[in-house]
Amino acid sequence: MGISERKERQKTELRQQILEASQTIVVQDGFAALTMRKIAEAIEYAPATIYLYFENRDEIAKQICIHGYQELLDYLHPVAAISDPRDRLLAIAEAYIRFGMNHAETYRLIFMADPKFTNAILKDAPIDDSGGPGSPAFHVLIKLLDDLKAQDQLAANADSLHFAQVLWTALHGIVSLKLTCSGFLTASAEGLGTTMTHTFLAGLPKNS
Amino acid sequence: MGISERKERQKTELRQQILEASQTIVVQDGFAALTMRKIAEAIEYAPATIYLYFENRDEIAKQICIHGYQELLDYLHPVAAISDPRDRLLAIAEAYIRFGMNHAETYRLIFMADPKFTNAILKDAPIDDSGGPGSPAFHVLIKLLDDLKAQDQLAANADSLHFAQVLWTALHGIVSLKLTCSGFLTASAEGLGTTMTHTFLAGLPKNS
DNA sequence: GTCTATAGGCTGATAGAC
DNA sequence: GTCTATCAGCCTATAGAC
Repeated sequence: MGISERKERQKTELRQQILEASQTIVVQDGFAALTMRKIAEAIEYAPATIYLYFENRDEIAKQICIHGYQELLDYLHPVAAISDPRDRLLAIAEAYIRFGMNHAETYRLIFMADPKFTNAILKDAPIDDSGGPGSPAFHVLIKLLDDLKAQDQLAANADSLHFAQVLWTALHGIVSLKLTCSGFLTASAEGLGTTMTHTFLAGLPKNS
Repeated sequence: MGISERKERQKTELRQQILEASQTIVVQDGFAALTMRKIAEAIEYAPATIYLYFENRDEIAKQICIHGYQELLDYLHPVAAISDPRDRLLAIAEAYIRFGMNHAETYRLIFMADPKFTNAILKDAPIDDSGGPGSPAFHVLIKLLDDLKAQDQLAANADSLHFAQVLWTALHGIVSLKLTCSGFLTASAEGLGTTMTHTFLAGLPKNS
């Protein structure tokens, strides 16, 4: 079995190489710049060879999305463990925004481009509060709202799912607008995030 | 002068026809589908003719952006006149979201695509609180925050510009995420908008 | 397994005839 | 002023040689 195992290993190695080259292209020049010819040039193979490892360009894009989503989870995982839900909210917002700004083109690909890639990641992850197999990243938000509720920071009869969605859109708005119109959002993404979370918790600051 | 005036008029008429055909294409099939050939087919002229009226494709796109931005102003103008700033906030949010959902592809082009188009609209409109020639749409938000401040809904020492940006990103987040991942935002855009504005004003709802 | 060569399509933009 | 014809380039994907 040694020979077929080696072949298998070599196969996955080139597959991995294709993915890494593709990710580099996306990160540097955006998704539109991801072409089979460029990938082929980067890995020093002929374009046709790529089709032995991936069905088409979309399959490569999908894999990059899945990988990027994993990276987002890596950003969220440490802060999701913070016990105080108020602190956790601030940390989650900071981490989400930091991911978006550090991985701009990946964020674009996952959350701002063709929904078919987003769907590829989330399609087995319907957003609900079932605690089931749904999108792990979104469950971090739902759990956050549930824990805020347990501390009377959110009304007991409020819909955690709904408020989690409001929070997600708010954070997404900061990242996406900053990525598209940074010249006209004079505030930093981090500053907007901090204000957003405080306002989310307590509303607009009042005269004291 | 009658002849040259007629010629001038005919020139602007075809120009207008090109723009209208282009807008139809963008609205129906998105910006990526806007090609010179398709425009030519729609107006029943040869592709080369378009270049007598517009320098290139980008100039056409820019004009569509400017027109779309005007439409956004048309949505905002009536509600910007509401005197009570709390009511006005709700109405502005509703109008902004309604514009985004009703003109999805235009919204994409202006706020979710290449920044160069966004810049074309806003470049003479630096976001500040000077009341100068800046972006009219954004001044609606700044004035709103100022008026909330005058009613003690916002602390006197708070930065209206900053909170206006937070509000903008929040509204943009709802529209843009709904346009990209509507399958995973189970709440309606309107519902998210209502919750967002209430939370913006008063924070998460508490047990009463 | 990898290559070359190419089919078959698209694009923006332009030169030059009429 | 408008056309035809075309340049020069891009793309995905595949057939068939090696």
